[in-house]
Amino acid sequence: MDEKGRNLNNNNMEDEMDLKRGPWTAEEDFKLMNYIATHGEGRWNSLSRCAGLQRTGKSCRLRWLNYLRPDVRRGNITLEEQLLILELHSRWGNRWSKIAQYLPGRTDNEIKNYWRTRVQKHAKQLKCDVNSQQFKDTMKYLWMPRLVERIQSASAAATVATTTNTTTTTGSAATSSSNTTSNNQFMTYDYNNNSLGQQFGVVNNEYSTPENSNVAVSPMSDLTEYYSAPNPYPEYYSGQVGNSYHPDQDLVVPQMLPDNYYDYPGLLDEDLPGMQEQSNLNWFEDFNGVTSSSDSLWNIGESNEDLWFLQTQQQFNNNGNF
DNA sequence: AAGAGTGTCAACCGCTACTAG
DNA sequence: CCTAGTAGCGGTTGACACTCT
Repeated sequence: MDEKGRNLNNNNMEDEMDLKRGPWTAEEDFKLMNYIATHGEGRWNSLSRCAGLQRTGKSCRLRWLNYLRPDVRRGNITLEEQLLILELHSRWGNRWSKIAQYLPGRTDNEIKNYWRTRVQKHAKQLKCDVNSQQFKDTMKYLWMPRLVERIQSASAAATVATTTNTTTTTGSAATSSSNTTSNNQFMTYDYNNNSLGQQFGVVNNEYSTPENSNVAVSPMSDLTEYYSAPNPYPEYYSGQVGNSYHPDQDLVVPQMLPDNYYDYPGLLDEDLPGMQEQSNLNWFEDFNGVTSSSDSLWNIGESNEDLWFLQTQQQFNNNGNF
């Protein structure tokens, strides 16, 4: 562990020498959580000192926001989230924190990482500048419809699986959701009417991304996962651990999950029951052979199609038509 | 089995904006 | 206004995990 002191603007040389860097230990996490549970967040520099942490205020803030907050959603980025990220990024560019506002529980850091490791990587494979119009068009006319299609497939397959499983009553994950009647019209993007070069995004349902986007996006695909997301310290949040745990304080309740959590203005207009039904779908599982991996969008096998699209797009740009 | 290569993501850095005194 | 403290953002790094040979 690197315990080298940092040169801060601020004052006390002794403190500076004690400042710690690198990965957080469980002990530090508990100190931070305990302190915030008692005193709330904010004023991070003094918080750090008062909590007895040899960390910068910045470091504490980051640790809390990106990792320890009870409402942080962990795990793979769902297909819907991918779609939303593509859509919002096409509109706002690298405004990660702004994009993150529309993906409840996701941090700007996580979205940024996703973009860099998946999207930029794929652009690189296609030898395409991620900021080019070409790349944006590929996203818009190829990848986003592809994502919508996969979301639909997964949803449809889930419905089939659900129907099947209700009659077989096994203990599978899909079966656990079998008492619901999943609506495979959950996302009803008018895919059949879409064609290359045509403005896509005509939607039949109420979903829209912020600012009246024309791309349909569902909310969290898996609320079950959301609520049971592998929190680093689940026992802590359920009040089982920690000498200084205060049952009267609200660590147990995710502070960012009010009743109208999903009534995000203009974004998540779906009714909660419908979403709760939908929540039982797990996009990462195979439903009757339909794989819905979060990575599937970027399958190498589809790079040829992408390349073809890019080349066609290039021709179009050069000639003014196809 | 082991080393190299690659991917992922937590954490850090530098910068800007905001605010209170 | 000016300054110091604080919060937040986006870019970057590095450690670790995983995969491939």
